[in-house]
Amino acid sequence: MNRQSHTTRTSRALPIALLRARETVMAPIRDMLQGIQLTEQKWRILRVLDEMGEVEQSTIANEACLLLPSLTRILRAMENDGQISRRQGSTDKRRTMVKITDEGRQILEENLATSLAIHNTIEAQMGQEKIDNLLDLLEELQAVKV
Amino acid sequence: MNRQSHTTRTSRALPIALLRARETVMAPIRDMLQGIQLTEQKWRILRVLDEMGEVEQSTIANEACLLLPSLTRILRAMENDGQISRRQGSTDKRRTMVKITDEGRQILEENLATSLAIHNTIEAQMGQEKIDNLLDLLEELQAVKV
DNA sequence: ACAATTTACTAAACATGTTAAGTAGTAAAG
DNA sequence: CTTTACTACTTAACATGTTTAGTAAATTGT
Repeated sequence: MNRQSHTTRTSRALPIALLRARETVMAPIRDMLQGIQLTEQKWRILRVLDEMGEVEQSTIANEACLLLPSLTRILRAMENDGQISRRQGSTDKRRTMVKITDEGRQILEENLATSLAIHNTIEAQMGQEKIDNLLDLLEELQAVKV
Repeated sequence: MNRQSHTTRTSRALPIALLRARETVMAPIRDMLQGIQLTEQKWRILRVLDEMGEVEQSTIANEACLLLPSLTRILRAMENDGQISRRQGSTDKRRTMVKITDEGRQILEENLATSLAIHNTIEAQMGQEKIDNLLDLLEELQAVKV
């Protein structure tokens, strides 16, 4: 009987397995981002805004997996840097509506090639079928109610 | 043509998909940890130490996906709390060898049931086959060279 | 209409993440 | 043997993560 008889191997524990896999994928992306003075979080926010158009902050928080207090600070910085714009909601004045600016969109476009190249490197090693399969399973896991 | 013509949908982008899936799994685990005054990081460290025995800090950093500066601080706190013990390496004095204490192991044992229950809830909804398949794919992705 | 509750966000405090720089011990090269 | 490089970690500074508390606007209950 080995020493970890009472727990699952960490490589078969979902939280750690997801984290390790993500670190592998993020390593080269972090390299890319460092070159353009953008954090991982800001990159996610730009991606979400580009995809969803003008949305309220809570939506960004949900989609980009950030808590509102973090988002408050990060969006303040991004607004100062001209990557996003904010305005008060018209019908509901509690809401802050956020959208990506042309400058923000340009950052995405300028780094699309690098981003794709990283994805292709991974796909070349694992195969497109497995990647698709993995993404399907991840979407399904995300929808589980806990 | 929709507005995100130049990027992949975020739900099909590996980094965000991995993050969202992880948030789903972690939510109930964070609830559990809050009840026992343990952070997600400390829990990972205990799991890794329980699995690997006495190891140097760099190994913990790799396995638990933490950077060394974070680990330095966290292990200092965990040593104060009696959950781990540290000693200088005998042959190589640069190394710090770390192992879990009985107190640390007890924390794992006391929360094993909750941890298993969470896993079972997820398994009940997705099915064991899919979970196994997902874990296989995650291990494979983690091994990709980028 | 009014009080109570809820929602969307902000503020503050402390832990952790992240990068750069520093220290001490070890290994490699000449 | 000595200089040089490298390795394992620590420290410091600042960004972000996380929790708790607070504010203002909207909603609900009566």
